[in-house]
Amino acid sequence: MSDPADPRNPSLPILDEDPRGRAARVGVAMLRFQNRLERRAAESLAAHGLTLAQFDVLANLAHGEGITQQELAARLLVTKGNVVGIIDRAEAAGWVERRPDPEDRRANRLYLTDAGRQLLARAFPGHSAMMQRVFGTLTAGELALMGEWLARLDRATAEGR
Amino acid sequence: MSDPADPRNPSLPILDEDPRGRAARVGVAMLRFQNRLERRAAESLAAHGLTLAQFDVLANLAHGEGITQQELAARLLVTKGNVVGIIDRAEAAGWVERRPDPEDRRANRLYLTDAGRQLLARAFPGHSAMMQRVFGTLTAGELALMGEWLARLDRATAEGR
DNA sequence: TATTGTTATACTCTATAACTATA
DNA sequence: TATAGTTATAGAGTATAACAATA
Repeated sequence: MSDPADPRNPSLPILDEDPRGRAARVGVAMLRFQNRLERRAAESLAAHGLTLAQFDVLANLAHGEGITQQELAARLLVTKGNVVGIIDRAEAAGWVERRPDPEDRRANRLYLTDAGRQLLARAFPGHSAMMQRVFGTLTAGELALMGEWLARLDRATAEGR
Repeated sequence: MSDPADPRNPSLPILDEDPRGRAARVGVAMLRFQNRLERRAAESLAAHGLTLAQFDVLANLAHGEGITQQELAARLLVTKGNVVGIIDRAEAAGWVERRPDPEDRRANRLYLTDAGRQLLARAFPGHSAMMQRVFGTLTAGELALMGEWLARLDRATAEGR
């Protein structure tokens, strides 16, 4: 498929086996896997009318109800402007509630509704089962190491911003 | 932040420490990291006017010029309908060319233009450097293992479709 | 009949920047 | 002055389904 003798396919060595590019190549594999994993997750959540972003909102609120929109923005890695739309949709669906902060009248505090909590409880098992099917292909020891490395990689992406 | 005694935060044990949920928890960490990585990659590519999807098109064509839109759809994991829009934009930008397949007049064969090849060559180093900053936090041995595991995980997401 | 690509439609998410009301 | 949230705008990507041309 990528015949180096093919004149239509001039050498792009940067994309091929570069001894210094080990790290980059694992990165490419990571992005490819992400694509698949994300689609699998989206599929499992769509059965409950949830997008991955909306699921993230519910999961974040389940762990820390009463956060502000800015705090949520920081967790979701999006701008405060984007959070308005995301919460607008979640609120319209009846999963989330904005409550004015009595101590700071600029701020909203975000809470799950009962419906939101119930939806999360319904959607989570399928999501978790899919994750277990995929990550269950790693042994317990491998999972432990993977967890450590992900924490390290996560720090590396957060740094130097 | 998530005080179990807080009545606003009724127990959602499915989201907490579940001894059987190791795999799922690593999966969640994976999605979080991938989210960050994707944003980092998008940032580095945006400096060249590229989205991650467009970069993916260029990289895929660099490895296999002359593929059809359906073949590209399969690689990008999107529908053929989506590929039309993606290639429309890439073609409008002058990076990619549709050439009718002389042997099957239904099909288009996709090729990089010189501009597309040059853009890829300009954008790749920054992308690769970012990847190396992030994945360089893993040792050579860890990278090798990570590569193996990602291949295994990738297969697990592709299976059972 | 099946396949390749296109069109049409609608929705979610994202980025940017100006705006308001409070602090 | 700075901060929390909103609004406005624009664009990319995605999903779905019906359609034309060709095989």
